[in-house]
Amino acid sequence: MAEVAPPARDAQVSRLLAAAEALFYARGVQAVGMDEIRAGSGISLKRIYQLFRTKSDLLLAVLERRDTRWREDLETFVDRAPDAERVSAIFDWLHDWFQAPGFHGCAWINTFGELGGTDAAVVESVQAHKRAFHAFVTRAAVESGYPTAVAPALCLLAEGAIVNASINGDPAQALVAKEAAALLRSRSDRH
Amino acid sequence: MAEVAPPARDAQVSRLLAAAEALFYARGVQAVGMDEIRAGSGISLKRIYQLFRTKSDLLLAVLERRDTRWREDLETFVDRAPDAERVSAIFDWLHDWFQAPGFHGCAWINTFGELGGTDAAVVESVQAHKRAFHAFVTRAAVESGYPTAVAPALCLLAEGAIVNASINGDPAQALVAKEAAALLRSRSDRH
DNA sequence: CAAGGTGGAGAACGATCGTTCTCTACGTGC
DNA sequence: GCACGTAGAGAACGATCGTTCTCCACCTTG
Repeated sequence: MAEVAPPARDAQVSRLLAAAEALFYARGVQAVGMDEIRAGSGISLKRIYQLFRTKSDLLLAVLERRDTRWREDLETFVDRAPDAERVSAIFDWLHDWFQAPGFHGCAWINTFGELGGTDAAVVESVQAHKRAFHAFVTRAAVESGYPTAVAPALCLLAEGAIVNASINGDPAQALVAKEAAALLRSRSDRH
Repeated sequence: MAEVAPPARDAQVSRLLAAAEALFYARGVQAVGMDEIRAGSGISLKRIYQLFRTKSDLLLAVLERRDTRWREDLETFVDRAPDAERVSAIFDWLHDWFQAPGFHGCAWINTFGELGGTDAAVVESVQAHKRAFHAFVTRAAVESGYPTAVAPALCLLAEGAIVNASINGDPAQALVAKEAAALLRSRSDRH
């Protein structure tokens, strides 16, 4: 018997996911070998395969953990802003994120690009993240006084900013999106 | 001597690039083996490696060929529209593209997601494509009577539409972008 | 101490992949 | 006919990778 105490197990899972996330995000999934994840996390291969059945399972757990953290960070930041400025706050947060060291685009878009054609579970995970993100943008849009009908366009601006910022290495794409969003609001104000 | 006649060589290169493009686009670069490209193109491995030094070189040629064709198709379509409707025409063209069988997102965004962290030549190729695409959007914006300052926002809408359409499988994202673009124009008119 | 379960280090396995090589056949120029 | 360069088919090579296995040290419980 003598099962490992759950807290110790959780700490190992956490270290493992953190190391795998950093490696996957920086270089892609297929470019990172399990042995590198072992070296980065300090968890032996044997233990890794006790915690996750396959590399693919590990990847899904990494995506889920990142989704939780990423959206918590975003929502915490945005919810501190007054209602009317919440959409602006989203783009301010993106602007900060684009400037963070090691920024390399959207982990879900990247993973979708790499494995979207072959791994159905990855596709579902990416879709779930985008659904949740867009739902939050829509909520913020309503709180900021946008008509609901404009929310999808704000999502486009956000996704476009993420893509362009990572490909061009240009954080200011967030400000372009922010200004366009403001234009969309003042226009729809008149109705 | 007896070198292969250039026309024959060109035909082989063309078949090779077409087969590689279809496979890479559908399933990703790393998921496709060189032997599959051989089977798909009917060109022997030996000949493939005479035409391209490495798989990476082949990929770059595929991206370049696709860039030329993709932008030619877009520009041909858009330039048929009256000046004032060229931006709308861009989104109409995207809408058609999103509905084409086998649509799987932007080949450059996908490749960037897969190899952007490890292959500098790929990054450069993707950046070049996006630069050219955004330059065309800017030209169309000016022709359509948008102030130049709004053009970057139109690029965001286009990129966002491509990303969302591929992840959600929702071609209508192009229409969302088209409407938002129209709003941006009517709003910026007042300045 | 004894027994047994647990985990670490790393070798081993089996598969796959990019790339090259071998062998053979064919067409061309002298 | 003969030498030569070329190409096709596919085996072979060397590396890498995901996954499992071996061996041993350690800890716990009685």
